[in-house]
Amino acid sequence: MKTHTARARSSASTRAPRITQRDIKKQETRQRILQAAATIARREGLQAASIPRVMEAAGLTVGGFYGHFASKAALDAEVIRRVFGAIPGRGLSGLDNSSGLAWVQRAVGRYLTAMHRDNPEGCAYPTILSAIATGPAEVKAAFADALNMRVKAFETHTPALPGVTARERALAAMALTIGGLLLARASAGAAVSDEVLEACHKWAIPELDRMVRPKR
Amino acid sequence: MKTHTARARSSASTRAPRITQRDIKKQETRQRILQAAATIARREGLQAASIPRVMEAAGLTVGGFYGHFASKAALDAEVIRRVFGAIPGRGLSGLDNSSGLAWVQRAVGRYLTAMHRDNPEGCAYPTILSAIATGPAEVKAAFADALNMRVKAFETHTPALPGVTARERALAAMALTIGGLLLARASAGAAVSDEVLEACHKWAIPELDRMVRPKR
DNA sequence: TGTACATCAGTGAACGCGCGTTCACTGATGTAC
DNA sequence: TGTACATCAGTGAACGCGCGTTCACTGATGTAC
Repeated sequence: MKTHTARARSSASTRAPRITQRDIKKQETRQRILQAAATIARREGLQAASIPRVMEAAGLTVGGFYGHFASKAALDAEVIRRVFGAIPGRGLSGLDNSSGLAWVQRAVGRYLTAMHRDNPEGCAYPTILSAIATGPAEVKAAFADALNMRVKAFETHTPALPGVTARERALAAMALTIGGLLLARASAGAAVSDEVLEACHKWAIPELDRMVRPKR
Repeated sequence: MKTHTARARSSASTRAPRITQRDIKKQETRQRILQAAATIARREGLQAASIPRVMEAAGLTVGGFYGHFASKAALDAEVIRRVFGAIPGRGLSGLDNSSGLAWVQRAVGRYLTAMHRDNPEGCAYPTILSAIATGPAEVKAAFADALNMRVKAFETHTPALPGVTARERALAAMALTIGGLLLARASAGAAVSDEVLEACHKWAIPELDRMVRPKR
């Protein structure tokens, strides 16, 4: 798939096509486009990452886009894999040494803050999710893959509870934090916005009968 | 505000302007436009409710729009008030006679189903929330009002738990169900999609150590 | 009640804009001898 | 190594489309006498 542009030139017999300097440069350009698209999508949503804007941000002109991607939907699917997939994002990094409960507390605590609410670059889930949900199957499948990987990473740190497996808890915690942040962002400026963050934080950690959190 | 189009014509002294047959008809038309916009927004999102599409759905032509609304943003704000505000939606209706825990079980159970996931007309929160979160302050304020009313309605039916008030639980339950449905919709078609619904259902109701739900 | 004029809700064409996509091109890189 | 031709990554203008918004208009409704 990756090398289908460099067809069999067969200089000697039927060997694999050589990887040329041009191929390397093209891959780099492709990565630059993807990076630009991911940055814009993370900040402003998938549909804000239009082809003209993305190509300009990557230092290129529009026409070159279709040398790298078959369509806008193909770019979207790749962006989702890049934004949500692979290694857990900064929200989960640096927490890996904690034990179960403390890990969940820190992950949720970092996520559900007013600062995080007011800084859309923090986490892309709330921003992009609706676009995925109403998008084509190609994009949904890419998201399901990425979600699975993310849940597995979350799951290994999450303690189970009576009648609830670690995986179930991880899934619920993701839904709770994403839904909470989304509600808080959509109602930003009103008192209820802060209330949502606080309530979700509590509900995510039933092990604590009463929360004691630093203000702000 | 509502009558500023019918200016002081002062037929006799300085009495309030008469309400004419035209005024009534205009209000009806305005409601028709709002209704059409709400229906499209609920199904496909706020930005799918474009002025040409809305006006056509209302049986009118584009030009007439600005006789009723100052701008697209003004329409959006009103649509949000209509969709989210006022009386609790069908998701909460018909459940009012239940006692606390049973009510939550039924509300959550109805919400987090595969059928609901696959039918976007059911609840507009997941579809529209991102657009609100990235939209102008006018729209966010309208949403905060509507959210407050919805939470208050939810709250009166929701039982508290040790260390968690009914209001906190209501807020968390909304975040959990909305986030869960959104994740499920975005990953529809994959196994993880059904898992999310199941896990959120469990997590919303900690009173039950083990869930017993009918399949499908 | 009947007529003459004023209002204004809704029409329909037009605007400038950004979108996704196409395409003839150019010039640096790669290949053959 | 040096020259002549082939490839193809990226350019830049153009397309058709739907968007939000504007505006001159028309004809039914409302007002004045």
